[in-house]
Amino acid sequence: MGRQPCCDKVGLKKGPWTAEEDQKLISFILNNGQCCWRAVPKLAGLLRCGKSCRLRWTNYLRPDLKRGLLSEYEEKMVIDLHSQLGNRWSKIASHLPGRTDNEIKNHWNTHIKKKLRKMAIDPQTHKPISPTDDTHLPQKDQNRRKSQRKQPPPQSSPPKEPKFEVASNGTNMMDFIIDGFCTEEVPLIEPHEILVPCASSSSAATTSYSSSTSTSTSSLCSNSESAANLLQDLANEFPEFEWPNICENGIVEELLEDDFGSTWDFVANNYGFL
DNA sequence: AAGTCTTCCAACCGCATGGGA
DNA sequence: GTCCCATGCGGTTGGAAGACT
Repeated sequence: MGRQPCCDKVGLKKGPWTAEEDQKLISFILNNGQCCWRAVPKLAGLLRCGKSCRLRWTNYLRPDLKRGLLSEYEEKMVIDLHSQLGNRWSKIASHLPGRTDNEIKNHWNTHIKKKLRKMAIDPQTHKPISPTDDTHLPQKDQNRRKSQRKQPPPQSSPPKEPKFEVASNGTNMMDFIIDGFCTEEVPLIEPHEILVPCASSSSAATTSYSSSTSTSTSSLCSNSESAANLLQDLANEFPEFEWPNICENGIVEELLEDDFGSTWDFVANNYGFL
């Protein structure tokens, strides 16, 4: 007797969420709180499985999420925590408020791994890679099946020189990593630079506003003051919801200096709440 | 300009875990 | 102790978008 599927998949929608679906989910959770994910899609009028709803909420819609690339400090934290915890992304994420395990995992796989390899550090062991070992070479998405690879990568590509001298005494590599950490490849953004798309500039069809942080700023807008007002209104409207930081002490001004402002801009602009 | 390749990340899948019956 | 269910977690994939030829 096999395990039952988490939900009846017949007739359920998959793939990217639309703005309309997001709005339904947000409205439902703000009104009812998070409980019994299996029941959420039915009650919220969504043709999704509960798991998908939970993921969408925790990874993207949650109001306390930060947006934008990880800061230099956050990257260092991730590396440090990874050296202690390994691929336990949720544990790592729990040390970085506003970041999700999925986000950290993706960032690790796409950015940090590459940086460490470039520095001749094994991303799994956090130890220096032997000069004869070429597994640290940049691998063009080696795990991808994407097929279109018409030719296999050349076997004899010359090994790249390590960017830094690597200590071989086996002592704590974190000092080295942090000291020699290269950040020039990934533009870092300050909290005040984290912006969200205007409703007018985001496609209403299928949501790709998630990629806003990597797009040109000309299509973005920032309106922290309205976000603060919105947050206050939302807190008044939905007092039963656990609002992050701000509303508990009533210091709305903090929001203006805070990354949450962008989240509320996003909610306000895309969903037209209130 | 068009086709191909590469990168990135949201979302999915399946197993693990925990709690209640 | 066992089974079932809901949720959590980590690995993998699809496909859009940008880079390259």
